[in-house]
Amino acid sequence: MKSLLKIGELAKSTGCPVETIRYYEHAGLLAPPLRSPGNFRLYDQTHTERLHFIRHCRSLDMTLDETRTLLKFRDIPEESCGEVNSLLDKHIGHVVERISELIALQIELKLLRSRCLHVQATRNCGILQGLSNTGVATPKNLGTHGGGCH
Amino acid sequence: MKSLLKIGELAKSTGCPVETIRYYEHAGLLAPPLRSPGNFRLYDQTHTERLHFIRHCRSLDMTLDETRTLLKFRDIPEESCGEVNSLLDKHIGHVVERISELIALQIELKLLRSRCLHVQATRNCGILQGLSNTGVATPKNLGTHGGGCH
DNA sequence: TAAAACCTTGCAGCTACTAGAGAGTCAAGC
DNA sequence: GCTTGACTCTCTAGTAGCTGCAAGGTTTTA
Repeated sequence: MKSLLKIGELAKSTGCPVETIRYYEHAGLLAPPLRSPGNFRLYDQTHTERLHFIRHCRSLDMTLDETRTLLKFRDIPEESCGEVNSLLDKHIGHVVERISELIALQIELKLLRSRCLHVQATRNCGILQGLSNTGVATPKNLGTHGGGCH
Repeated sequence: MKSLLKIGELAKSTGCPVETIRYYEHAGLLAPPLRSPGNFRLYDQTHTERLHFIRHCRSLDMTLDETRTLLKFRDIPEESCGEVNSLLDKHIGHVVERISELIALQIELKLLRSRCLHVQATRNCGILQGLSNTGVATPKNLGTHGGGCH
């Protein structure tokens, strides 16, 4: 009594857009499923679980590459999980680092904001003047892995 | 006694890579400069200042679109700067929001990490088990503007 | 039987660059 | 005058992780 899902049904059941599911297949995270006689993708329970796993990783802001690595370990139940642990540690490190970057950024932005407390002519706007100052760090690529707040 | 800079000189003086300068021109942030008889770009002081302004905005994690808007206001000194102020407010809002998202993420990740404190077979690894749990939020697109920690 | 809803592939676009190919320009040294 | 090397030019493709579209095929429902 295996129930096979079409892509739209899988999408609905996981909350993952149809296009994204196809993208994961293309990107090698999800194995190509069976096809119906009409060439529709048919997913079984293992696909559903795997997709949940992927989406969970993504919700934790892991890259597809990190996710791929974790999937690889999930597929070899007898192997040691040391690499999994260290992958997570590294990822946590990225997040911590990013938080402190953003906090520094926030302070700088609020300082800049305080330079213009009233609406006035742009020529006198302390914000625009502040942004014209040259003594400023170059945009850091935000650590080994960039990624802004936008 | 105006001194014109070639692109490499401008790059060195601003710390902005040559390719990025050309990209900014292409993207409409920097006006096309004069050209030498040999077709080399020749930048004057106004370009240098504008590029500093752009890089300052970028170092504050603003998008090119936000930067473009600010440049527009910089170009009209008699206009009111209210929109500049509110752009900055919005940007600060993004940063603040992103910080709280990342802090929540950090907590979740550390909790997940605590589920596997020793190296063992992946089949028993609490991290991989935790990631298999289905009851989890879908990856938020991280606010109106995404952007991870990578 | 026809329309609506779903599915297929393939490709363009998004951000903000970065890297490379292949060719042209320029100044210094011999 | 010639060569070498540093610099510059344009154009194109690639990065991450999707998203959206076109043009068609399939399935379900009224």
